Amino acid sequence: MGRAPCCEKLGLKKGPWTAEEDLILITYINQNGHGNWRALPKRAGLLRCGKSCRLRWMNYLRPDIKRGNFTKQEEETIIKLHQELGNRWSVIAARLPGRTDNEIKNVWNTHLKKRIHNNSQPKPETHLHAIRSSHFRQSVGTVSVSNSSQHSSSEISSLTTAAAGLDAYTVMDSLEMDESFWSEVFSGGDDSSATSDFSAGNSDSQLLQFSNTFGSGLSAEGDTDFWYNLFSRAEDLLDLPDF
DNA sequence: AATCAACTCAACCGCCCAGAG
DNA sequence: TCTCTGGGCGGTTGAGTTGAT
Repeated sequence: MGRAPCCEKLGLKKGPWTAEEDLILITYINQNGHGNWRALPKRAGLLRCGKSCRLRWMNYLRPDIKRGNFTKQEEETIIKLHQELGNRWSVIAARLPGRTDNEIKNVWNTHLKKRIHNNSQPKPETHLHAIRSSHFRQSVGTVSVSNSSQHSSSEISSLTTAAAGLDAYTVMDSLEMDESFWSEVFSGGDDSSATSDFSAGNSDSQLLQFSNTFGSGLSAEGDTDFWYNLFSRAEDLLDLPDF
């Protein structure tokens, strides 16, 4: 007997997540927790499969995710753990705080496997991530996080994503923000309004509030200023207590 | 400047497992 | 014990990006 699909496929959206969808998902989870993933999209007002929501949250939106380049130490850890455990990415990810199984899997498949296969040492600064990070610094300007102990996690490597809105979270995650930051993001500094019942019905105003808080709005055009403002604002919040 | 190939990584798919009834 | 359901995992895909020519 075939297994029933995880959710009703008809009418559900697929493909890349928009900034608005991200916002809806984050807001809902921050307010209610994820609970039942299958029921979450309906309750949150998202036209997505529960699995898709879970994946998006786990791999990208969770505040404790560390984004940016893998350090040499992390890469060595992955290689070592892979020798011991094989392709058990979730187990490996559990040993690398802030890294997701998907991310580790990608790094392994794109970099480490080849490196092992070629049995050669990586050349410093020839690493594609480093190249792209410097690309970003050149195009947007120097943006550094002084309290980051690991150089690679202070570098923003993925500002090339088509859906520009997604990278707000890249920036913010790299700053290891806590729930207080998210609360501020969603409330726009006014905690009287935004934490009330959130659904697709009022997501537009929430999104507007979100964008007004940080600058020029969530549009594909002129988003550099927006994300720069967002980044700057996030930097101001680094002193918040740990999540 | 245009084209093509290589690369990256977010997202999807399908299977497996554990727990509930 | 069996069936069903939801969560989680690993493999794979494909759109977007970058570098080479």
